[in-house]
Amino acid sequence: MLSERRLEVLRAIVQDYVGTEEPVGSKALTERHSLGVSPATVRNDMAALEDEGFIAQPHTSAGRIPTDKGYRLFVDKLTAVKPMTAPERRAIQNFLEGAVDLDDVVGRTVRLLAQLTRQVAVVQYPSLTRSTVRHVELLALAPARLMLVLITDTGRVEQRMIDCPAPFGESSLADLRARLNSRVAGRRFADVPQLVQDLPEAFEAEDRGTVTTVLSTLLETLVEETEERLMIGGTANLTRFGHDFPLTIRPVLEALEEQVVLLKLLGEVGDSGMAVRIGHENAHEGLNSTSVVSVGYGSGGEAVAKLGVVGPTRMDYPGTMGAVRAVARYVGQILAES
Amino acid sequence: MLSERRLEVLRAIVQDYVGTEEPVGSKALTERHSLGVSPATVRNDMAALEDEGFIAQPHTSAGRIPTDKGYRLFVDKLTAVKPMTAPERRAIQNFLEGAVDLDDVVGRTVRLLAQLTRQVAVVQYPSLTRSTVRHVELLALAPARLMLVLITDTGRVEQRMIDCPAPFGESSLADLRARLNSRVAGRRFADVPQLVQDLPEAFEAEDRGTVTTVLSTLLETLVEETEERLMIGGTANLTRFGHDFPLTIRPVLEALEEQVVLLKLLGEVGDSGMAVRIGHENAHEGLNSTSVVSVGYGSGGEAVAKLGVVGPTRMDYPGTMGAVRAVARYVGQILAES
DNA sequence: GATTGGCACTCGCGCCCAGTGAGTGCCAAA
DNA sequence: TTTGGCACTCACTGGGCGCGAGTGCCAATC
Repeated sequence: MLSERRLEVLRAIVQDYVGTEEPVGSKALTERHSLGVSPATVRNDMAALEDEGFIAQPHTSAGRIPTDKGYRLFVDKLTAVKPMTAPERRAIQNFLEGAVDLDDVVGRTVRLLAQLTRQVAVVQYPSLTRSTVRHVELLALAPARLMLVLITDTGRVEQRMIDCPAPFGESSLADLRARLNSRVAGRRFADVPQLVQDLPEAFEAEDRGTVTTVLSTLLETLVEETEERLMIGGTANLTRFGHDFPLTIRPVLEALEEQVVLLKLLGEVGDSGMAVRIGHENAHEGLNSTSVVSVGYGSGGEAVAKLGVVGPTRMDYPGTMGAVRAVARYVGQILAES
Repeated sequence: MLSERRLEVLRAIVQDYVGTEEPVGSKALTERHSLGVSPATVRNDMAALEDEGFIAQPHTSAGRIPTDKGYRLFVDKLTAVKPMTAPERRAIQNFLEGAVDLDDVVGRTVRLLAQLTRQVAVVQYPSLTRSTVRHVELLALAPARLMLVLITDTGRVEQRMIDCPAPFGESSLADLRARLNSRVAGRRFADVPQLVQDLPEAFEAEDRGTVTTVLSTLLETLVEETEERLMIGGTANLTRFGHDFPLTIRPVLEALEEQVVLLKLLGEVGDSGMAVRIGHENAHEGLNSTSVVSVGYGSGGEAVAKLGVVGPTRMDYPGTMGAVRAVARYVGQILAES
């Protein structure tokens, strides 16, 4: 097991490296941190830490830099989430409060997060799976053409065109609209299929085809749109990644363009609490030299979506985690209010 | 005035430089293009072209590269838009046809454009200013809380919450909904204000407050949402920009994050036809070493929005212009069909 | 007068090389 | 276990040098 002081040395290495972006040597360490021991001792400790795989040398006779494993230990054991200061919290709140609609909330969140962490921010739109239906609207655009509009409790709106197998009267439409809403309004998406199952039976034979079509479109929308939407921002911060970044930045940008990859990234967050994936812990290899800090947020007590940031493994973990957590909390509040 | 051959030399320089990304010298030019003259002659021509400001040397005793002015001449006089091949056109059509809704159309367009041009693609959502209203829907979420849903002919949907000054009965709501739609459905946004002006007068005094609120929210939505939305993609292509791009890529990424800048960029396109802005012709200085090729697209004969690509000034103009034009054409078709 | 071959010149680039210094590992002493 | 000492490693820097692509100019040619 590693002694107390060796952990302290690891912490110091991580902190220094994050600050300077340069490999840190034994002498510099003792000068910048009052460890109370000599460089030689630190050297011994470093050798031990290297044996255990927590730090590495880019080349012989250079300082040490933390490995993914080192960062992992740092995050798990050696540090705490750094809370935002009161002014920062107020600023977050003020910035988010001006939002006029869902797009705006998500947009502001992304910009805010990117700015606070100086990294790439990713925010998932509130997911439909966890949402409830607020209202279903049916509009006749033409005698045999309807538009279905689905409104969720998180303010999201989805619409679909429907071509009916037969003309559908205004009264039947009103009837269907009313029945549909009385059954599904306020219910969770997952419950909808059951609730509408027997609806066609309540209609005349001639309308039944249309009702069935409408229902299947509705169910389709619920499923299809579970495939979530995302917004990302702060990509310009990627240029702060490092000196060698032609090679680094490219795969990251590519990964960021693939929504699927990003969703999986955020998806791996546990339902509550924060997730930090460091370097190779990320499945996608374009992101092997980045870390992802993500957390769920929600309008009520429950998480309906995720948000997070993507940055270099060499990032300020406590600060980033603090910012991510704070933003998630306030977005949740805003959503609950609207 | 420049002789025929000198223009030919300029064209050859542009083509070679775009291909190789390296300054092109007189010898290489005569070898790769059959100009029928010796390197010495080409050197004279180059000197003349340089005097006129069409080409420049990065440093003495290096080859020449085109200046912005050189590219401008090339685009205006020395080349034609390169049409897509039949298979390419089919591919574009197939790719766009699978789209299920507006978001999907725009998303696919952006990906397609980025892939075809290997540059950054920007697509503006169909603008509301030019659109017509397809339907306005009002939903009662609570006795004194309404939701306004606006559906446009391009399939775009906007929603707004409305807190009413007084409870609003279901029958009044139906009445308002009907009157509103009979007046504005099918009309252009710009005409809406006039058309609804006298509507409150048709209602009982107690409802008039609510009607006025609804109307002003509607008008607000029309105006506010004229502030357009955009989707961008293909940012990973920025890494192909050049060798020195730490400096180049950063301001570009920053510019791309500012929707305002992008909108202005596309906005400068003439109503019809294609616009090419080269290097310093772009107002935003972050984009001084990039060129923007943009064009309007529309569901009918009329352009309702713009799309385009952002790439290095050293880009394949004929090919890029061909791709942009083709994509715009097919997106227009898709929108018209839906 | 335009075109061409010849020629001297420029200058960025890659390479080698030695000097420097931060950092290391090992060892013997405290 | 800690510490000071010491030899060693090796990335990095900057100067010097040769190479070669490319230029500009000039005199000869068509």
